[in-house]
Amino acid sequence: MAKKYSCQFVLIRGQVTRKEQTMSQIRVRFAPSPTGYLHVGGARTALFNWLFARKNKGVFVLRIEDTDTLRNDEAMVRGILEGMEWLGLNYDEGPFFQSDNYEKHRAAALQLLENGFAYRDFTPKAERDDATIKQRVAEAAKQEKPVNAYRTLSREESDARAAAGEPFVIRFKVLEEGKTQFEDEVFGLQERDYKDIEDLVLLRSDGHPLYNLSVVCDDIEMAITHVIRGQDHLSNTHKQVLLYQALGKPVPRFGHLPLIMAPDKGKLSKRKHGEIVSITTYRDAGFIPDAFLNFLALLGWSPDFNEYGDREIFSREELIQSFSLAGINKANAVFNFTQGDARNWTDQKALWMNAEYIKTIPLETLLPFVKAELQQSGLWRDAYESEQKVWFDHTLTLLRERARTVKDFTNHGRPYFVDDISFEFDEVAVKKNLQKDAALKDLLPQLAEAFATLDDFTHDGIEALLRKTAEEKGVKVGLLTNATRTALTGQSVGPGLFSVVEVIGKDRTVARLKHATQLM
RNA sequence: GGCGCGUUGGUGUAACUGGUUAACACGCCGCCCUCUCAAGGCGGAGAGCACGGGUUCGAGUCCCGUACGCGCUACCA
Repeated sequence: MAKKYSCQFVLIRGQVTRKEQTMSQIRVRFAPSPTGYLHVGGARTALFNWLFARKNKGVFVLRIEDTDTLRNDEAMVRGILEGMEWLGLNYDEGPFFQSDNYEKHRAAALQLLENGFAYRDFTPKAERDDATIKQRVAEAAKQEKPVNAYRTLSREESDARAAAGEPFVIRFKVLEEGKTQFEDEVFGLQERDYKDIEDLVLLRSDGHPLYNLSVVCDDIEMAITHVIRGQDHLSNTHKQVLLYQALGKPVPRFGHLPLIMAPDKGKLSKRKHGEIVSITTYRDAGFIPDAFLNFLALLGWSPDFNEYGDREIFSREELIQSFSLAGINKANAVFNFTQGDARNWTDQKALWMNAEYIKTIPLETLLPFVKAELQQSGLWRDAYESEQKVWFDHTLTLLRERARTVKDFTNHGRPYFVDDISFEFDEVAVKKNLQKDAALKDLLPQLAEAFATLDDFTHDGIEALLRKTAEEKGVKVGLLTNATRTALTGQSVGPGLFSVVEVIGKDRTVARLKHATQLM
C-alpha cells in the first residue's frame, strides 16, 4: 500500500511583486527546472541558498525555470516541491514561474536592441537533432566561428527586413575589446576576455526569450542580491554580467557551488543511477529529514574549523548558525554508493548519519516518524500512544539502537509488534540457533514452562532464570539465549536478549518458545 | 578545438596569514565486551598532499609547466 504524501505547498502562480524591503536585505533564490523530482544536487543548492538566507535574515525565493516549454507542466513542479517540503526548506516568496515573465524578458531584449546593445541576426535557423545536440555543439565549437555578418547591418536595413517579415533572432553584441570580471564568493576573481564570449541569442526567432536573458531579468525583478547556484553556470555568468551592465542594473554577488558527481566522477543522473538521485527516495526509504540535510550540507561544505572543530552532527539550527559561503569547498564532491548493493544502496555516510540521528534524537522527535512507518506497514496500534505508551517507548529505545532507517522499525521490529508469529524466521538463524543442538527440542518447552511460572518477569528476573536453567541443565547460557532470540524474533541479532524477552512479554514468549520446536 | 574551474587515504572533509611523525568522519580490517549483532568500546591498515620544476632555512599551503577530471562553448536550462 502506497503511502499518500500530500503536498502542502500550493501551486499558485505568484505575482512577481515584492514587499518593501531595506536596501541591505539579502535575497537569494533557488531556480530549478521542473524536471518532476528534486535531484540531490538541486537539493543541496536549495539548502545552501536557504541556509544563507536564514543565517543572514534574508529572503529565500523559489522560482521555477520553465522557459523550456517542453517541460512546462505543473506535475513536473510537484516533485520539486515535495522534496523541498520534506527537507523543510521553506521559501518566503514564490513559487514564481519564469514563463509568466516572457513579456518582460521580451521587452528587455527589445530595449537592448533599441539601445544598440543587441542586433537582429537574419541567419536561417539551423535544425538540430535533440538527441545528438551535445556532440554536435562540441563539433561545431571546434571550428573557428566567423564574425556574425549582421552585427554591422545598418539599422535601416535591419528594420526594413524585419518589417518585411523576415525571421530573425536578437543577439547581444559583445564588445570586441575588454573583459568582464566578477568576484565569485566561492571561486574568487573571475575574468574573461570579450573575445571569448560569443554574441548570445536573447530572443529566438519565434519571439521566445532565452535562458541567460530570462535569469538576469528575473533576478533583477526579484531584487536578488546573491546568486548561489551550481558551478555549471560559472562560465555563463560572464554573459549575464554583460546583460546586467547593458540593462543598467547593479550586478548581484555570485557564489558557485561545486557539483555532486557519481562514483565514477561522471554526472549523477536519474537515467543512469536511478531513484538514488531523487530526494523523495530518501523520504520513502525512512530517512530523517534533518539527517539527510546534515549529510547534504557536509557534501562540499564544512563549518569553520576554529569554531566548530571536527564536528559532523549539526542540527538544523546549528547548520544555520555555522553556515558561511567561505566554508564551501571548490572541488566537486562524489556521492558515494554501489549500485546493486541492497544494504548499502546509497552513500554509506548518509546511512550512518541517519542511524546516528535515529538513535540520538529525543524519542518524542522520533515518534512521529516511527508512527507513520508502522501505520504504513499495518503494525500501528493507537494504544501505543495511550495505555501501551511506556511499553512502546521502551521497545523503541531498544530497537532504535540498531536501526539505520525508519523502515527498520518494520523490518526488524515486526516480531515486537505482532501477537502471533507472522514474521520471518531467518533461515541462517534457525539453522544456527535452533537446529544445531538437538537438546533444544526438550530445553525450549521446559524453558517455556519456567517462564510461564516466573513472577519476576523483568530483565533481571529473566536473566536469573535463564542462567539458573542453563546451570541446571548443564548447558551454556549462550545456547539458551541464542535459541530464545531466534524463537522469539526469528532473528540472530538484536538487542540484549533479556530485554527482548521482557518486552515480548510472558504470553508471547511462552507461545513462541513452544512453537519453535516445530522449526527443529 | 577554445575558454574556465578543480586535483589531500576508497568516500566526505581539516590542517591559523608556509613551520612538529598530514587530522577527523564514513567505510574497511582486527581485538574486546558479551547471550547475539548489522550495536557499543578499543586499536590498525590506508594519502606524504596528481606529477615535474621553482621560490624559501623550511611548501599540502606561494609561482610556473604537464597530466587528468569536470563545466561552458545551442534559436537547452
